[in-house]
Amino acid sequence: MSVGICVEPPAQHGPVPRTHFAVRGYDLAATLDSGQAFRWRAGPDGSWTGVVRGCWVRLRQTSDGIGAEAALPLRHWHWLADYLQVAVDLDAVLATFPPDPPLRAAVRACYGLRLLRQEPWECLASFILSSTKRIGHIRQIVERLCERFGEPVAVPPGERPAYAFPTAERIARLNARALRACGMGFRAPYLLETARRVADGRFDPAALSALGLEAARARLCELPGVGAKIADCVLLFALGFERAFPLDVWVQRALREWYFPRQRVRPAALRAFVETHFGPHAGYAQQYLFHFMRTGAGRASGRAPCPGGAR
DNA sequence: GTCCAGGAGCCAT
DNA sequence: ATGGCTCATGGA
Repeated sequence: MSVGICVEPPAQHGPVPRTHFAVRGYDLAATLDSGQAFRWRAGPDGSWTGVVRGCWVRLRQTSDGIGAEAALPLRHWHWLADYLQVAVDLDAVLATFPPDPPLRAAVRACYGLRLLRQEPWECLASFILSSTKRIGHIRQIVERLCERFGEPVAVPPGERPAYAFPTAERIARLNARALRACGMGFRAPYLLETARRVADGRFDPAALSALGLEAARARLCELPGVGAKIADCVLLFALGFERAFPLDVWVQRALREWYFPRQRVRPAALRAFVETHFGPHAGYAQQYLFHFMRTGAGRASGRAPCPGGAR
């Protein structure tokens, strides 16, 4: 199966199992807990534990960046720097946003939120499991899937066991009943068939990065259980298509309340709007609107007609 | 009990 | 093209 853009697994037996990335404007908690990835667990000390490319990782926000530790000494960390996108100049991205009040309010409230660069297969499989599920439930399903079918990975002494995300080959050998037992319901046959296509080479998610946005989206939509929204999540969160704009219920709610209050806007009109309004990093703007709506202005069905003031 | 969730597929207009 | 219905599951 394909492994993604940063191709090598982390080489082991290097000097030390920890490192530090110097980076400004990085809100680690917002980034790891904003519904793009589903495997990060918050510790009581504010650290975050997860598995990236089959490697146990603990991350910590520091005064001048992000600290990382692994279970084993590693020779290099660029796979993690790539995943976290620490080299991205966030301010340069934000400078391309249109200066409208709702987006400004979202950026002010969520500054430091980043897009991750995830592994294509894990991202694709996870978002097939995401449809009409809350983020907490998605985490739960993914965790069960990894515990049951993922390879155990090395963890530091005393840590709870951790597992790699199961490969497409592993899932392709299962049946829908075993998958359903993870709690994924009607999504089981979707994941199974997609895993089969990836495992036998009919579909290579990582290869889509060589295509244009429209062609890559069309290819993803050929997969069972993948429509425009899930396709855009994979394009944005794993393949680096920063114009991809997942239009889920939260973002649609944000757009209707903040950009088209008291109007009847059809989904096609929303689609047309986001494709022209938000610019070359529209997907980044989408993530700010999504996180802002979920955590701030729009929560508890709070009426937030126009965050950021008059329009 | 009722509602809803980072939707998609299918069928009737 | 567009709107409605159904799919399975769990938490509020």
